[in-house]
Amino acid sequence: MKTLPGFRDLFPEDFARRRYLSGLWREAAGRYGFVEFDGPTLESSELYRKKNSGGEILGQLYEFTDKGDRSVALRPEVTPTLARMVAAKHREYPKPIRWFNVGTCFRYERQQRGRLREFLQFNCDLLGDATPAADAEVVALLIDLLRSFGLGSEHFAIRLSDRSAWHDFLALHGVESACAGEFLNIVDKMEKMPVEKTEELLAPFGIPLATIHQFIASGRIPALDPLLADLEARGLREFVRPDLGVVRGLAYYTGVVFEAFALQGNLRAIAGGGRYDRLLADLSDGSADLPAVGFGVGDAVLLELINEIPAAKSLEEKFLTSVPPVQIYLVIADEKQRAKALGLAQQLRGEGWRLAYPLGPEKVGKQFGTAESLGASHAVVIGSEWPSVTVKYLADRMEQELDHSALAVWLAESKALTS
RNA sequence: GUGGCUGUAGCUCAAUGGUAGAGCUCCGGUUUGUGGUACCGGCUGUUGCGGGUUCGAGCCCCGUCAGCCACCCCA
Repeated sequence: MKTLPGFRDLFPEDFARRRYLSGLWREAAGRYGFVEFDGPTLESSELYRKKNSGGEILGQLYEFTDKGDRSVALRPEVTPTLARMVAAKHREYPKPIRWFNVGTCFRYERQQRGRLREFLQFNCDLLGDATPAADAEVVALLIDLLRSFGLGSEHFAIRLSDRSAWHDFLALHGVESACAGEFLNIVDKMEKMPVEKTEELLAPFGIPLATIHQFIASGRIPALDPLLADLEARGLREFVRPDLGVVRGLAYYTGVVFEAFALQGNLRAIAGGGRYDRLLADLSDGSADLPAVGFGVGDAVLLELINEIPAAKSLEEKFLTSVPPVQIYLVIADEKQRAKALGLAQQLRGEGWRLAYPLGPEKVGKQFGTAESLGASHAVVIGSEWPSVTVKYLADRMEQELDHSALAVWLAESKALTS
């Protein structure tokens, strides 16, 4: 039996990496005053099918009928859930609302490197503020987050755009705003389509391709000026690049949109997000009307990226070795003292130490080897000298004999020293 | 969903169509109270799965599943 395609078993070493990721996610969110929430993994599929929600994501929905004959779907993202939750109780929270989530999401699509069917996503959303200051706060959080993994401006950049710039552009050329969605879809894919094909698709709009290229090349997105000024003030300007070519696939984005991408290698977008000022109103049939901006980061791409960038990898390595499975290993040198060792083990565990010992008779040399491989910093030898025991610092092989009653205090002090 | 490449031990990989191997890992040992090195020994395979061609298939052919890559799109 193997896992289903796109799903993963998380062995302890994999789970340790996950702990590293989610730990930094939570810390970054915390620094910006965001609080954690979660919602159901399974939702009524109506949540995603309702107008304005998904777009292309609908084709990747894990959808089925449950035993109560309800049409349900595993969440492909958490934004609709968040929107529903906030819409339901937003009066109980002061604005702006800063919420984040670390949760599993599912998308039925062909798996590839950095893209799975089940993945962990970090989602950050700021609701109740429609100003560029809110956009900046969220973008800054994303930059900070990526930097905390050891990534710098030489490793990633954030492409910034604004759908309103395109709406203005269309208005200027006399295109009805109702057609904007279709038009943006073409722009989104323009980079990868043959020129003739693009021209053919653009024909109905009466705007020459050259004009569009000129517009993108101009790089002028006046709507982004306040956001850029804000980021400049934070010293984060170098991480962002205005780029009208970014439009993004999700249908609910209304203004600023952005995506973080790796500068080296051929990985996909690391993170993506934008402003969705109408989603709450749409999902609540107008009962709640809050502007919102947010982004999501997936674990699969980030893990790949860390593997590729030495600086990020060594930072991760440092974390992984800093939390070894055990701190103290009891070496039972004399089986007659096993009962004493058990008592000592429980006492030290009671003090909060992560501790292990051999479950049966084993040669002392082997026990030291085990202590080493488990990452213990100390070995405590219990033998015929009892009530004296020997504590040994595995790192420098220094050891010291002391009475077992003094051990707890000695260890506590050594902990203070090392940390 | 489309196309290309790949599939051999837990991992990395060998094996002109002729009896499936190595390194690493893991486990045990090097005579019994001190450690990542060294030495010795041991375990593991329906060669992804199912058909076909052949005296004989890990190798050739077909199918299928899975993985990788490129599209599509996204985290």
